[in-house]
Amino acid sequence: MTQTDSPTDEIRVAVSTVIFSLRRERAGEPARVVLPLVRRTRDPHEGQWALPGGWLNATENLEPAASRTLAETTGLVPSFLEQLYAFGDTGRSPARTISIVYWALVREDTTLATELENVAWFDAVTLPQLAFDHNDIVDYALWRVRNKVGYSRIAHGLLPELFTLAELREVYEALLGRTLDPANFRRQVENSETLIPTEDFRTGPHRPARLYRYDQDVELADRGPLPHSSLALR
Amino acid sequence: MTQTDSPTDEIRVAVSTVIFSLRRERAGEPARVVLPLVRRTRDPHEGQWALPGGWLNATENLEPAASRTLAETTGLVPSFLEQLYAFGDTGRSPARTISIVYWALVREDTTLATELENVAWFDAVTLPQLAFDHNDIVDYALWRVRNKVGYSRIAHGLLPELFTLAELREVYEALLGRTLDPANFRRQVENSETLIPTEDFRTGPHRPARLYRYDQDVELADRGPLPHSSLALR
DNA sequence: GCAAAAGTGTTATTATTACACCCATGC
DNA sequence: GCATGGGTGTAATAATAACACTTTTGC
Repeated sequence: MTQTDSPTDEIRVAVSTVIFSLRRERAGEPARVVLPLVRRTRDPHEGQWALPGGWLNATENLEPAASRTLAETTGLVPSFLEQLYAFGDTGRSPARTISIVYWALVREDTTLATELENVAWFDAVTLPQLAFDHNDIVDYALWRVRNKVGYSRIAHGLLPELFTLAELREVYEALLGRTLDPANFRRQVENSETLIPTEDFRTGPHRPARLYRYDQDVELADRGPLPHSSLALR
Repeated sequence: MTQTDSPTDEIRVAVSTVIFSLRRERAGEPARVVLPLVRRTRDPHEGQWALPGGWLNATENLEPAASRTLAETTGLVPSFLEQLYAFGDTGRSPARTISIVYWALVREDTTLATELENVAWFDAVTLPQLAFDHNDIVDYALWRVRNKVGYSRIAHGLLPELFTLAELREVYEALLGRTLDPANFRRQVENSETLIPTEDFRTGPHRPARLYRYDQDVELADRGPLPHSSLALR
């Protein structure tokens, strides 16, 4: 008979994800940041909205677990996925739980699996009260994405393969919550050398706009923990 | 009789910490970044050096667990402690383990508990091969601290209460691994409005240098997940 | 006085910002 | 033509960087 320090409850490990996308009410209106939430059907905080997630399987890596649980609960496939933070304080939930939270982007055209009833999109900045500490987690994820859009190419995760500079700018404006000067924005991204101009144009009731694609060869200024190695810092 | 998805092994949760400090061989030499490592005395990677850490207790919050395990293994008390990343892929270790890794700073004058035999300081940039994926983790922590010193006040965690601008600059130089112009550095920190000049001076074989302290009222430009709330971003 | 580090001044370069203005299309 | 956004030019301002120079101490 073995004895451990914690004879009562085991520590359970969950994975959940803050998923951001953009939506616009009507064409011409500025896009807003939205995220899908799942209505809880069980005891702790039953009926409240919560981040999509699930339990980590014993043989499953963390990032695949995030992909799997967000697909199971929302039917979405993210274009970007990154770890946000590990929450694990006692008191977050009745049973001791470690939540490894990821954040993700999905492109504007994606939709929730239609058969899912307890899932809905919410405006990220005017959320109702969510289950657990999920309001704080969303706020932190919002801060992270706003910060990161300034030095990495995550806007890519919200755009189709080809896009105009105006469309790229609208992503920045939606995330940052303020308008940007089109002329200065153009020069900044042109100087960043991360975009490749194509010979295709988006037409409309105005001068055609050149379509761009992201340069796949450019190292993401981004940096996760394990894959990369060389440090720049000037 | 209950049945679960993972009948074989439970998922175990560990906490470990990358602890940075500064050391200089002799007075006058530039300081180097060093970190304490613990020699493993058990099966996986026995004999190799590894990050200090331990198992998470079922009733213990994450940050206190990091403080406790680093104190138990090294005797050190950090002046700064922040979560770095949660590592949890299968294959990191024979038994499935989630490692919540923190990173910490301790001031230059602190020493390891002398009775500990299997603990030693290592130069952070010329490490030997460590147990598990700990080399990668240290590299990531180094990247984080170098990045963060540029926009937050973590240098504080490596300095005593009062310090000269030259001492502050030496912290930056050690972390960034390059020299900084004293004149421009002075203006930058003066304009940042985070330092309070005192009327005390550090004497030596040269003009006395004014001692400064950090302004406690200034919000850390820093941002952890839960405590804060308002977003600046200009 | 001399060495050494503290501290100030000056200028060039670059990045940011604001905004005027021309361009090319659909209607 | 006219409206609409695409795209260029320009000038003011601010941040960065390089480096000369002065100040104040111990010896």
